[in-house]
Amino acid sequence: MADMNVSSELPVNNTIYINNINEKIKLEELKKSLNAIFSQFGTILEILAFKTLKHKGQAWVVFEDASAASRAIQKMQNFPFHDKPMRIQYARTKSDIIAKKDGTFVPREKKKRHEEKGKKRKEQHDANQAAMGLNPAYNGAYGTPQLSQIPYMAKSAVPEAPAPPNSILFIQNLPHQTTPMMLQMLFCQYPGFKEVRMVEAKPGIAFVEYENEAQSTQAMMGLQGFKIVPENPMSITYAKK
DNA sequence: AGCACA
Repeated sequence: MADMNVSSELPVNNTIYINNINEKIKLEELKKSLNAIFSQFGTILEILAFKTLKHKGQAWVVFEDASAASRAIQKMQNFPFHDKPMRIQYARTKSDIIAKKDGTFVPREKKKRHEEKGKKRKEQHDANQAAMGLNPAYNGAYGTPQLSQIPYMAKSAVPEAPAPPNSILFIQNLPHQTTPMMLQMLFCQYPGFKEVRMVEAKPGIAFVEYENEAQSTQAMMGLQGFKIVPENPMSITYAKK
């Protein structure tokens, strides 16, 4: 019987291949989410995802270092994302962007691959949109507006005055199956992370504490609106003290 | 289920 290395029969690679991804997620959002999830393990050079028949529900995340890919596989294997556990492996082949860096890139000729019976002009276009690489500068840009999956704010009139910035975040609109472990996996990537607290009696909410308010603010900006499941963009505010 | 990079 296979013993310790069950999940990876494949050789180490800079790129992880993810499948079992909920196919309803829009490509741009998927890529943002993957960046939010995986940039904690190291510099991401590119994230690729397509919506063609053959490739939907899958994505490739290219890391600058293979060690980051290994950590990502170990730490995020089966992470419940939009109701489905992510399945993560090393990619089978080297990504072009890596081959270009190490000088082994050979442009390929045979591109008959995804041939989908006409009518997929639009899909092709969308796939291209999504395939455009995150440039290296994009990575590490945790707190920037690029990561803000925001617009849930448009939903309803919450009359309360917001609490002033502080080191504790108040998370709302979590799906009921959310566990502290899941939240920790998301929030621990931001510096200063201390702990997650959930209240058994009140499903759907959580508190996440950082060492200071600058750090909690970075985490808020990075994960605002993040969806663990499609229907629940998380709402992050500062906790009332 | 399905391993790409026009």
